[in-house]
Amino acid sequence: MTDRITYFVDVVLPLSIPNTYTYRLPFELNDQVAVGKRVIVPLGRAKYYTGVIKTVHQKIPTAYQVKYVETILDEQPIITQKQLTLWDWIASYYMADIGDVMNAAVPSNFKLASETIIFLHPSYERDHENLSNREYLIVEALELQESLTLKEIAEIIQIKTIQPIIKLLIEKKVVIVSEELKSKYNPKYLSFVKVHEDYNNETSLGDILNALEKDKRAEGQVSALLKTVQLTKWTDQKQIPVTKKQLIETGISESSIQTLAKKGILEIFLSEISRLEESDDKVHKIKALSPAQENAFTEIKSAFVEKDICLLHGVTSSGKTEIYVKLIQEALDKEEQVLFLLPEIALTTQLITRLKAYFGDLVGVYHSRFNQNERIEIWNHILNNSKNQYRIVLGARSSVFLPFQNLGLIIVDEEHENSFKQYDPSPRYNARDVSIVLAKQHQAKVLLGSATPALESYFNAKENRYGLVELFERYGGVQLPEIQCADLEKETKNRSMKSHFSSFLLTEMEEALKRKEQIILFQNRRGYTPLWSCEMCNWTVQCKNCDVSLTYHKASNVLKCHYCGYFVSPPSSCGACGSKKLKMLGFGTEKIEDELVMFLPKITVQRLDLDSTRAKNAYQRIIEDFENRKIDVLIGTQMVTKGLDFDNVGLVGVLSADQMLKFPDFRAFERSYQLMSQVAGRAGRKSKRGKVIIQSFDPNHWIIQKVMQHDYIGMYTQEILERKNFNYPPFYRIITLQLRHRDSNLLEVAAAELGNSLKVIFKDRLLGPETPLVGRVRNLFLKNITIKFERTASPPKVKKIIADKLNEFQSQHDYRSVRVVIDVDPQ
DNA sequence: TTAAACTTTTAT
DNA sequence: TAAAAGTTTAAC
Repeated sequence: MTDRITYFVDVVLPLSIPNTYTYRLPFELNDQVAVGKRVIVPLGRAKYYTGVIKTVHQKIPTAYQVKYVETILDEQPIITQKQLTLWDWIASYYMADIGDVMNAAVPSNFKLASETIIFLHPSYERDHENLSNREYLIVEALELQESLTLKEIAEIIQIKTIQPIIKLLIEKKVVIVSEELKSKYNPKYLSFVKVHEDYNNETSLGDILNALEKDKRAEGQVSALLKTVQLTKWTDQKQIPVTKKQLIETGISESSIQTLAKKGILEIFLSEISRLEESDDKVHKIKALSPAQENAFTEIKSAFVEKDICLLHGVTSSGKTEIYVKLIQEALDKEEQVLFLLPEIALTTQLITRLKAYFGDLVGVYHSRFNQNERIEIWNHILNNSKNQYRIVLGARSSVFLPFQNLGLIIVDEEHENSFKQYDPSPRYNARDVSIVLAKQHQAKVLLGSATPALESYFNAKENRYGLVELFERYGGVQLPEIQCADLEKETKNRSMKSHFSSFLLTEMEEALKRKEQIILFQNRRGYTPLWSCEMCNWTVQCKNCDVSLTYHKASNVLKCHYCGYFVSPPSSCGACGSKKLKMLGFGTEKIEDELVMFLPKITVQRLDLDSTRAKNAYQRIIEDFENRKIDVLIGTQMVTKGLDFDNVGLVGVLSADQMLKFPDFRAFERSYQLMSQVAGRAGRKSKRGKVIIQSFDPNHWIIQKVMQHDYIGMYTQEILERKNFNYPPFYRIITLQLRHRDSNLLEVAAAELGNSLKVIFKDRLLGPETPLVGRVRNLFLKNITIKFERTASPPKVKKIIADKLNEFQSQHDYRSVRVVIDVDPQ
């Protein structure tokens, strides 16, 4: 019998385990089995998990007793073979477990897991006699609530190790447990109302209305029926029924609808609806390109003839979006899907609106602020290659994991942004780089766009690996902003500084305000966080779990740790010398806001940073207020540099360039250039040239000079030499290993040992082990080992060596508890 | 992720 | 000295 073949499946489980697990398929599932379908499988003593079938085979495992697949969840695969191949690539390239990749890739509502539920034993008689206090508490709760989860019980009895207690209760036959599996995806339903088919023609309707009108009491029914007919829309023979809610909103009563339904005239039915918002179908015509844009467009197209990747380097406001739009349109015409990647925070802005104006419902937005059910709906549309919806996905980094069927084009906007790289949790992948692999799978093209490309990308373009198209002019011929530097050293000597503002900046601000122009102030958070410090001995309040000083948050009046969330209220005296003289050191956006109101009264100031945008829609509201000129000065962190276009910003101020430039990282100069150029790009009105002022103690710093000259290529040329001389990317690749342990002595020894064993092979390509800037986080001490190796070396070989050495290291009993976090291509 | 096995800390 | 908390390891 052919259906008696014994199949085994290798299953990816959403856990941090290095490999797939093999299960046996029960015969009755033989005809359902397929790669990419989800299965429920047992794991451990009692748990069930959702996994994804990666391979189907007939090889009997011998090293262990195989368990059986419990069920197959899907009728059709929900993960494509291409996706599984991509997962494998990510797992091996970024040295991550495939389960971690699955966790990043699959919306959590696709992942069901069993949960232990505790019930009272059916035959339990309420004799509380031989119960301990805690047991009594549990029983009492169960008498009120029927069932409890383990977590709830831990809450009730205020203890973390509840397992032994439950075990005892089971033995005493007081409770029973069961494993429950819940499907988390709930389709959204809505009640609709329509006229019953039998009456849905003019004659019958007329008859009914006549009949109803004879009855005075049926007035409500008459209007209900009329409204239903009136509100039902028709498009090409298809009727779009009214929702019950709509009807009731027009003043129709629930009871008239119900009565009509009882009479069989109206029909009420539930229908699954999409959660995805439908935009108004105002599809705009695509704007004609300017000659410069047109030129760039043709260049990109001809680059794509020979190359799969092209870098579009276009200065801020050069009109890259219109070029994207035209490329997207071409891909759509070929019935291809398009992926448009953006940094997370740029996603909340104007670009979505702009693309939706052109493409309407063809655009689907996918990012972390979306709830899980919405994500599943987008997933399914893309998987099914729906013809009229979601042909374009606008998304943050995780959208590289969507189940594309026929991907033709990937656009990575602001490709230099480091937020394309995920750090926590593993997999530590860079969506820009993954998108290149994804494109290769689909034979799709990739367009990387930026005003300040990552050095790596520009290098690749210069080396002819990518096509390169450059736009040096702003759209409409507006000039790039005039950038000047305020010399803080001079102003300090002249005593013309007002707190952190130079007189130069303040004067320019006053003038801009007089001209009714708006202002953006940029302030890099790092190094500027407000600290409480003792005037006598410089003592600051430290976090108890991390090696950092706590920073002051005015709104909540607490000192807070940015690493672990620990907070305390501000002390009244110094913890070291007891002095009562504590002062505020450094300044945050909050302080600048306060000072500004003092220096320039009668203006409206708004902060745009993580704190001020925590509330739902706060970000959107601030941006709108600024657009509508309700705000004169916007003070922000990196957020103000991303994806925003305003047309009345006359002046941009960078409060301190030095903090960025001094940051101890080989990318500090590149980043400073990018940040300053990007904020500077916010300056300039529709037709008028904008102005930028950079405050610095070192105005002659070559990076500041390059920013002032708008000279990206000059910056690139000089910086790339440094990279070459000091063996940094793009000439070398970097892999860092971070060791973590709560015992600093053990960590020291362990790091030295691992360092030595790797040093034998990597020689001077290995740096460290060294203590990072913040040497302890969440009570774990940290040590970093950095490995830099030639681009010409084989990354898989290098990774194999590292993995082997690491295995050897962790198999030593003393070091097993040392956590090692690997970061490939760290940002 | 979970749970059992094992180790260390804490409270009485 | 037992109970609780904390760690480690294996799961197919």
